[in-house]
Amino acid sequence: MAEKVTIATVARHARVSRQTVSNVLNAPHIVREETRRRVQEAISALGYRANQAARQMRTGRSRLFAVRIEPTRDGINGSVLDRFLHGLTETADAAGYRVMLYTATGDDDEIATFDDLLGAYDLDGFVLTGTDHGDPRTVWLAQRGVPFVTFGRPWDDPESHPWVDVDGAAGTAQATQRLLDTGHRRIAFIGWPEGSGVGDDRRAGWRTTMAAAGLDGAAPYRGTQDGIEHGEREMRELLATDDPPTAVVCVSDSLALGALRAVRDTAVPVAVTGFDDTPVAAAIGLTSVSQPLAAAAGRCVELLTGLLDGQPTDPHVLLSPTLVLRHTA
Amino acid sequence: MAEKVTIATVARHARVSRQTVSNVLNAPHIVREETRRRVQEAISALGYRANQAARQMRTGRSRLFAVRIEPTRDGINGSVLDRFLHGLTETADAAGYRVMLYTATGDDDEIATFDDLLGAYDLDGFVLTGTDHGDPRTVWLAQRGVPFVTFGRPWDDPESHPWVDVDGAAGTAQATQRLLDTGHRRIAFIGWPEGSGVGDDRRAGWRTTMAAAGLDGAAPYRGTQDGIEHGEREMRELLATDDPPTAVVCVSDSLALGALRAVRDTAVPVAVTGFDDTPVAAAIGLTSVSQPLAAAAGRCVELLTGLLDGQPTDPHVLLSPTLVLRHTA
DNA sequence: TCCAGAGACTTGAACGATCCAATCCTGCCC
DNA sequence: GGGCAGGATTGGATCGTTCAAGTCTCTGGA
Repeated sequence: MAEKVTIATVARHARVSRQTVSNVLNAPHIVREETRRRVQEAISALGYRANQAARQMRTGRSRLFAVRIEPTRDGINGSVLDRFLHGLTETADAAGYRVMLYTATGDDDEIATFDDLLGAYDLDGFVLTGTDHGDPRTVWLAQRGVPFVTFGRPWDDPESHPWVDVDGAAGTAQATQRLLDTGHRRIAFIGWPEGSGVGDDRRAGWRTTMAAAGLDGAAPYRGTQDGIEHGEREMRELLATDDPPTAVVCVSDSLALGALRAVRDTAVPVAVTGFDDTPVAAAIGLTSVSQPLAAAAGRCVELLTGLLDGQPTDPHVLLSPTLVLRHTA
Repeated sequence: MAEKVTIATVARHARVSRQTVSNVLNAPHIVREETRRRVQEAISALGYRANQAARQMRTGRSRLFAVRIEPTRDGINGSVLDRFLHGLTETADAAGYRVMLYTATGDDDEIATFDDLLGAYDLDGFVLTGTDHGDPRTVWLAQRGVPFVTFGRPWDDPESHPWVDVDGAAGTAQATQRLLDTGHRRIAFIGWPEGSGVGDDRRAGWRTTMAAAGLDGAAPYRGTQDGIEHGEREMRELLATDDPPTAVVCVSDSLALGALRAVRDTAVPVAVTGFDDTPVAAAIGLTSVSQPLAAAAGRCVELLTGLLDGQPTDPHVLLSPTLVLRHTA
């Protein structure tokens, strides 16, 4: 077993002081060219790697981000987080940071965890997902001056903190436009109950597109909880009306899947679109709006590292989703 | 902003020395009852939290595990990792450990990352997923005495290192038995090509169950790559044979989903079972074998902490899956 | 010739915890 | 009351790094 290689080992090997080695690593410009080269050679010859714990103790920075991993509520949405996490880890790595996971059962519990992580690990920042109106977590973090980025806009006040989000309205607008282009006129929307930021945004995309086409009157809306059964029930009720829709835009793949079940044996085929492009959508051929998750994760890391290094970057990023056409629309 | 609370602050507040505070935390039994209480009170009054970096520098242990997060290959399997990760984070937390993520593009890259993580962060251990025959990663780690556990058996030599796994053969046996119980006699298996540990194991469960029922001759097997299209093609070919099966056990949900497509409009309904109980299976009502992922994650953490604390625990854990009945079988 | 000043590198101290060895109690026995 | 054993408590050293304040060398101008 090789003994430990510290900065002192490297210093001896390159015949300089510890501090010079440190400078080569952290402030290369103040070291003379030739010395720098000699130190670099010693570093790679010995396989030296700076000890994070020691560095952290002195600088107070850990080069560590934390992200919450959620308990895969409904199963369908889980994979969104999965893909986001992968992107996050990859980009953070490239920027010299690592990602740490934590769980929490509610907002208060999560805040307690923040405290824990900051106290024990000197965490550099947090990436929060799924924020909603009046989120106590962002308030807590902001009060303490802890750097964080949310994946998801703060719906109350877009200026309140840095965020990255995907333009949900643009996504449903694309889906609606596609349906209009393929000849549909009566296009329904199955969404969540009013009041959720994300849900209202996605509904708005459909509503404005329909209005722009002068089809305000042919746009029935249904609000319900997420879930396959709920989607199926709402769609059945829509079909039972006097003037049933020939197409439906859904706020999630779960609801879309339910809607698909309801229209399985209608006389005239009914077009259906979903949202999130989950594996389920891919598997059953459901046309769905796809979020650029890897890109979103990358921008989150960019914002966070920007905050930490004091570099001013535009703190509000809105990305455009794309419509993935399959055979349901 | 509150100033930093260190072990010295607590010591002053409780009128004892630093060492006594440290003993209260790390060896409570050697401190007098009353003193211990006084220190504990000071700790919670001040909101003290031991600085991990300082502790780590002295002890050489980071209380950190690393897990690789994979790029969601086929999309369907992604959620398995997702659920596993959540369980891992939760159990590790309870044991006083944290989970760190990393990515890698191949085995060599992953080994380089091990080196990095060990050098810079003094990682305490690794949890590896998806090992296969002759895995270079386990060899590398074992040679250096780095603690690790794999989720998945080492198929070459089950004794070579600690592992947790789910009994795939038992899973497919359950599925096969269910089909036999519901009256099927000619039951096919769509699996992966021979040679993969996991695939061979799952096939064995079906084969032995069929043999035990004296139905060796009514058990056609097909090996193919994973993927929906492949499942569909294999199933079509099976249906086109002289004596087509009335039921099929599949090695994965992807293949099962393909098989389902092929049997959508057969005269006699054909029963289908999958493996992994992915969200896709739940969504479309596919009967599937479900792995106890949270339990598996928990056992992984148990094994790893056991290794670190020098506590001898049985290093080989085989868990039983359960068959989730839905309406395809 | 001498000194100011800049540049390149070195030295001592500190971060916050734990380990180690020495010291201080306390109660007990003679 | 003195001696002693045993456990509780104390101070100092240490982990590997970076910060702050040095030292040394060289150049150029008076």
